[in-house]
Amino acid sequence: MKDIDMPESGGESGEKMGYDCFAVKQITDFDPRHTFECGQCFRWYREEDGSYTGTALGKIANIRYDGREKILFICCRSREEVDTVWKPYLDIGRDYGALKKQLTETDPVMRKAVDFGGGIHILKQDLWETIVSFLISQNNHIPRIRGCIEKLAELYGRLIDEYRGRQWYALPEPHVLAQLTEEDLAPVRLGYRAKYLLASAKMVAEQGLPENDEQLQSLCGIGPKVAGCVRLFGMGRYDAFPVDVWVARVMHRLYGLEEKDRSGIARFAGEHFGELSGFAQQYLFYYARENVKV
DNA sequence: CGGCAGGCGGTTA
DNA sequence: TAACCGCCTGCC
Repeated sequence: MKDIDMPESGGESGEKMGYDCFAVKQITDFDPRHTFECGQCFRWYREEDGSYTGTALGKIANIRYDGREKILFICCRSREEVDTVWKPYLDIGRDYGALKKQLTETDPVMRKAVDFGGGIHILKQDLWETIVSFLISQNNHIPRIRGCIEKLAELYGRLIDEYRGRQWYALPEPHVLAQLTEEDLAPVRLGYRAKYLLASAKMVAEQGLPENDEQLQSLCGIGPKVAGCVRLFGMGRYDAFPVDVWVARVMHRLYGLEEKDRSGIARFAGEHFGELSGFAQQYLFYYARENVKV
């Protein structure tokens, strides 16, 4: 039985299942804004009511959180989809309160970062989607990354469904991309990344998905930073600490580390944050991004 | 116009 | 292995 029942308007003929909103109760330490805008994903869009609509894992949802009532509202196909897709994707099962306590107890810098972005959850994303997304993200701006990903999905991805007046497409599978040419990708405006994407898609189509850092970095266009993001967001490797310009900047300003020495920063993180490095990275990144003058 | 952005690959020493 | 440089593109 649904806790909340809000059938979408325009219920069609009834041959297809509609979208309903489902309540997930007793949720704390979560904020969709923090989670969807901390830089880990590119396909979620803020609505006027503060909810987020987006797609992942071949599904579509609208997600809203009522902090006063501690209720998470997920609009999607079914209650089963909430349980099997969205709760795992949103990492609902993890005790973020305990994790934040551990990170902040003896670290005033983390205290400030967590006070700012304490509603971040690290999404359990699809491995191939994270590879494509972060390969495209290199040396690029967020709005353009989002545009490239949407265009790529729209042109070569499978139509998932129509939801709230919009057609949503999945990112193309490796074997689909592997058959394309740079010319095919020209409308996506990937620039020099198109070559990287095609080469990596071919490699994955032939050899299967990478399973560790070495295999990741053997793909064309994937170096230490992108591999770190893929391990963290797509492989559940929470000890990863990808160092980009923002993280390097904040680690310099707040921990006094040498900004140019990215491997040194990563090493410090491993010693300082240990198995929680990935969570620390997200709190710090979001804090740095949203407070440019930290 | 040059500078630059959520890096990487390739070339040098 | 560290230091450079060029790179598509779009925005400032």
